[in-house]
Amino acid sequence: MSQQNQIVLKLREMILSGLLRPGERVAEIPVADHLGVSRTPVRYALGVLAREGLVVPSSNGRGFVVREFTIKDIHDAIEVRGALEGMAARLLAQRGISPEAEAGLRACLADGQRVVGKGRLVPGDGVAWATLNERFHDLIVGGSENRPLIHALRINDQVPFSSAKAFLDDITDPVMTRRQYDILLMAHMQHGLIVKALVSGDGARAEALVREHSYAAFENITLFRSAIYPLLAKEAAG
Amino acid sequence: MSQQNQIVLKLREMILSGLLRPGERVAEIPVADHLGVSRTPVRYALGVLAREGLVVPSSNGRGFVVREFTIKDIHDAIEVRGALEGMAARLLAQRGISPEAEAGLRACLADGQRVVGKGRLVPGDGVAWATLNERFHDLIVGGSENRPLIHALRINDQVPFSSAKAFLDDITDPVMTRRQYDILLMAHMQHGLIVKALVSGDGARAEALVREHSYAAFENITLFRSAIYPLLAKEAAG
DNA sequence: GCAGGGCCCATTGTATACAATAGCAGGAGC
DNA sequence: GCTCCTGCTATTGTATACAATGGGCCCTGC
Repeated sequence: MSQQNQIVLKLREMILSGLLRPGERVAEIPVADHLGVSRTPVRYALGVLAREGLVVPSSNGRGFVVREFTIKDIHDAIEVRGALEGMAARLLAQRGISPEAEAGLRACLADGQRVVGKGRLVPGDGVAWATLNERFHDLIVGGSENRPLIHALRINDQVPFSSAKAFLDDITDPVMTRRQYDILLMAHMQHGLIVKALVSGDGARAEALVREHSYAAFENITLFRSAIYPLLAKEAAG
Repeated sequence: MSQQNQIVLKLREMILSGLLRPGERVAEIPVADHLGVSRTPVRYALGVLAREGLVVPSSNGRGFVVREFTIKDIHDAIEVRGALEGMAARLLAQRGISPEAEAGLRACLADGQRVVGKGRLVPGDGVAWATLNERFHDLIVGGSENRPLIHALRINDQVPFSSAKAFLDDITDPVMTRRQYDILLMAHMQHGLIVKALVSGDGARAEALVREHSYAAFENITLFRSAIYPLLAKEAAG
């Protein structure tokens, strides 16, 4: 991989991990020195991140600052995702789902059954779920065969914690594990209903189900608020 | 304005005007020579356009080619816009529209009445409509106060001819002028209904109306197909 | 004559020098 | 003492030199 793409990844991770605080200035020279490269790839990376919305132009027009996400941004982005994924599901159902896509979705259901079938969560289940969940959503979105829609969702997923593959690590507290299990079980059952609607060609129901399903992400955010809050803008983190 | 932004504008116009053909390779050095600048601002501009989706990485991984839009892309992007603007209208209606926003929308209605009230189109009406139409849509989208939604729409509008401010020049053929008048009258009446739904707080109706309203763009495309088709990918232009 | 390998060239990736610009601080004048 | 102007400095904008890379073409050997 080219160096400049590595810089993009590093910078993005520095922001998403909270190493660079929201509102903090990001100048080219300090970053370049810190990473041991010249300004050129750093400039490139900042351009990429600016387009993604992770950094925004500084008020004085000199350079960038780390974007201050609010909890409202996350909610809003999830709502946008619900609308777009719902639309994708409707398109897919209307056109008729292909046998391959149906098989892929059913494989996700089987994987999901393995996670929730035990009646409780064990270490590794969080990652397993995140993986199958991303596949599930990608199949629906890709199945829409609507490039602008796919593109819009990819952009929207740049808002931290709003995407279907958002942070969903394992947690240890027993009470929270139980709560997370409940959320995943609900999501799993929704997955099943969504597949049913898609296969039967019921576009309206598929759209409604997917839109509702996106709100499961809200629950995850509540669960992981302690990990998320340091990354938010001050006025929203209180 | 900085030079690199001017380069972005120039390159974007070269693509959207068809000067650079779909599928055509865009290398840094020829472009830099042609515009009389160094490769640096050209590299910047290409990065911007790539993230906008107007150019895509070349298959061999060297440089970019002009993106080949299809008529389906335009339709798809308009459908995405309908979904997102519809959502914006619903949010705005649910929260309750501010007096200022309502006044702005009514001003657009008044401008629209001036265009269609004559019972026919005269030179300049096309531009006048495009201006008020953009204002109308921006008021609704901005009124949603949903940043990710606004962002998604801005990205989506990069697809040529899909945005609310899309190409709508004056045409001379009498029959086509008549047809365009009909389309604008319908759109104008839809605008009126949308404002009514927004003011009365009927989110569901506002969403449905805006979504339906977006399809007016399809009609415009049909009207201007001769201007649009040279910009499309070969397989879709037949 | 065809296939394989190596060299050359076209093009992008990276570093760095220099230019331009805007903010800030310090001094001078009122 | 306050204000305005000027010069400095920090930072980004631009140009260019050089490195790296991958593909195409030619040459050679079979």
